[in-house]
Amino acid sequence: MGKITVSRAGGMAIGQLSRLTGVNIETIRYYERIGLLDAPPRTAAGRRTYDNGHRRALAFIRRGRELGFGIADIRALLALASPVGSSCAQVERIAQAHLDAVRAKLTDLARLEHILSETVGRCTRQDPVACPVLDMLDGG
Amino acid sequence: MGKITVSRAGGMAIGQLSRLTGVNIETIRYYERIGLLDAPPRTAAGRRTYDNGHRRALAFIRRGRELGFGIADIRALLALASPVGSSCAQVERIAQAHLDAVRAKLTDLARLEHILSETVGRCTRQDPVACPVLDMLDGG
DNA sequence: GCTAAATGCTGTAGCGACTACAGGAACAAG
DNA sequence: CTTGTTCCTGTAGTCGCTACAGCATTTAGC
Repeated sequence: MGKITVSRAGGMAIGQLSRLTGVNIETIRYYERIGLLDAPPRTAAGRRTYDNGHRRALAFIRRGRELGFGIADIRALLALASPVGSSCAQVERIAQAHLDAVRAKLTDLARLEHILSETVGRCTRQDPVACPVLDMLDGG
Repeated sequence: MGKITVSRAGGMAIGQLSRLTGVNIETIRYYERIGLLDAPPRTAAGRRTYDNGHRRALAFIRRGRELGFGIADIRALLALASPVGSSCAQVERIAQAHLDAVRAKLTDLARLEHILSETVGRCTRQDPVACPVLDMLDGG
């Protein structure tokens, strides 16, 4: 499968690109502003006209975001994706680091879930005075 | 008769409160600014002097944050905690809603972890051309 | 008493990753 | 030709802090 290249076909407005990729219009402009997505050419009236290369790049960005990669990571991944046969090892390093971060968050959230569910589970609705949730917050 | 520095029933400076609660000084001032923590009295020179009530409230806030509650939730929980025997049902509602949110995030993260680990696991380091990570991002 | 270091103060700006306007210009459909 | 939609720029807001800058005050050592 080819890497991301600019093809001449396309020529769509920002709203259409938004609909095709599922990325908010404001977000597309935001990506352009921070230099993540290439600035497209403009019509005489100043409107952005995107081609399929942009669409592919934006879809790439979107998948990356859905997988929880940060903007900096995606920027690096996009750079690594453009020359054919580029360093897969570097890509793996980024993905592995992200996976580690996801696992750390997962552990953290699981711990949270455990504490919260245990505490909420002790809410009896019978004793109107003692509140296990407040008890935990107020002094362990 | 030594000068009273600390150790009256409270009467601590912000740095000491910070050390006691583990909450950053800037964060304590931030909590005051947004009206989460009561503004303490000041010395003649304008320095904040906290008592044990503040310390308790701040510890409460900190535990809430550690459990992932948002500022708005903690504000509500603090209000519900102040009159004795107040509505535990409302507390439970807030905690349950938060627990639901935590569980949703947990599910999401687990899905992410699954996809990422599977993809990174396919990185062979043998084929220099195909990169499973890039493949997934670019149209997979 | 004097000085240096620590601590405190206010106010503002930055982070990440958007989102939400305001106030206008241009385009498409009827 | 009008109306409604799309698009433009620029700015400010979100959340929960964190990090200065540039001072004032307090404390510890000598």
